Amino acid sequence: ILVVDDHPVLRDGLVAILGTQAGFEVVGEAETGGEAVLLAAELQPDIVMMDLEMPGMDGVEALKQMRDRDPDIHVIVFTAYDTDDRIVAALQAGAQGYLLKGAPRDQVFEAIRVVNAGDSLLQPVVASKLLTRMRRSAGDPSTAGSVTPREMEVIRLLARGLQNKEIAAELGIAQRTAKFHVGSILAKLGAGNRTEAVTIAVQRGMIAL
Amino acid sequence: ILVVDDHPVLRDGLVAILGTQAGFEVVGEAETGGEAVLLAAELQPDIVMMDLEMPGMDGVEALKQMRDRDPDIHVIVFTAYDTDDRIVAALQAGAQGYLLKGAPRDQVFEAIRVVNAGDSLLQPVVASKLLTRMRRSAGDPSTAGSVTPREMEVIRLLARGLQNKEIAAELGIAQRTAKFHVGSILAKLGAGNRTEAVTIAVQRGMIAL
DNA sequence: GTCAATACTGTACTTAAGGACAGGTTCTGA
DNA sequence: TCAGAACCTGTCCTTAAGTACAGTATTGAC
Repeated sequence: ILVVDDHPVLRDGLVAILGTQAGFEVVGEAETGGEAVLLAAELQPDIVMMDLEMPGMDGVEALKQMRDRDPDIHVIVFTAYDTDDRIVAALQAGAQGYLLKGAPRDQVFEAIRVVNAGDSLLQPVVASKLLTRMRRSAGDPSTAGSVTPREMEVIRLLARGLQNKEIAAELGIAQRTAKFHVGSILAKLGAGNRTEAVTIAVQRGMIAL
Repeated sequence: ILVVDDHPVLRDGLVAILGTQAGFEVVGEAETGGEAVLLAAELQPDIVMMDLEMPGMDGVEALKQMRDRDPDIHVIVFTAYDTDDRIVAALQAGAQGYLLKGAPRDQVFEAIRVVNAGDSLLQPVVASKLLTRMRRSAGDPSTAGSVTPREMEVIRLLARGLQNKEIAAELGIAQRTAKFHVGSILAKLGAGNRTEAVTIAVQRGMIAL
């Protein structure tokens, strides 16, 4: 097992509880996504337990790179956040398990055994969130979330409270164009106004505050 | 030492690393604020290591109650978040230490020793945030952040993207009054518009999304 | 009992926001 | 090469937002 988390204490916690279980062995620890990718290639662990929030390379990105090199690697995401979009992103990137940090020890052990056997395990909370999400996106295609890079830039400026004129100045475009981008964002996110758009973007993990 | 955190794995991590140090002994663990208050009264620990984010009673509230019963208790906040307002709230409630979960083991040990000796220890990152905050609030009194209960309600509605008319309907007041509250909020938070106000409120930990 | 803070309401005005309608370019993948 | 996507721009219009000025009611602290 390879343990990846930027919190030393949490890494110790995992190492400590995993050590108590027969058949489990922690072969390495990493505290950034980049380090995790390198160590995974080097150590060839059966299981990677990884946080999503890390400085430097994002957990999802690290996950993708690991699976590019070794499509058979088993990764369990172990994070504090349970927003729909993080879950979807992690699972699409190829995670076999998704555990919240509040999970009791037994669920952690169980997840590792299940995933090692080639199956997937999601915590009940996570699974239900996922279902809700799927139902929602099935009914409403606009929830797809395919915002363009330019729109992402605008969303960030929106979050800073800039008005169209200021956004235009910031991006070097006409005020009308800024307005156009904002309009597209509102439509794609299903928001009624810019304030709601920012709220939704944050909830979906598109931007951080 | 009493360890308080709603994440079992993190508790194990703390217990594991604290056990390696001579002179440290974990006498109890709690996973909610309420439990922590009871255990603190019962066990009379020298040090309480506590997370702020917990289901049920909030960490800051638990901290206050502990110090109401025993003003000499030493509490170190051990959390993942480092927003200015959380730090200020925790320290005002009487925390002697503020560590981020990303802190290396040695800093954890150091913090416990320092706090047990009656001094205070803030991580450098935390200390600098605090100074920034103090400088800012010294220069600009409007940054005080004393929003009234009614204003908090309005902020929450603002975050949901409601417009003044809708806020008025929701609260059963005139549209003009809703507008008035929004104006007060903008002034107090130093925001230029409602969108920025929501961003600031989230950053200061006043509301969660 | 007075003062201060909170909450509420109104009129009036200026500017921003958002939608409707109509069009342009540039680049990439089929 | 052609279609589609992303990006850009314009005019016109309606409604919302934000600000200024002005005032009332209620409550709790001193």
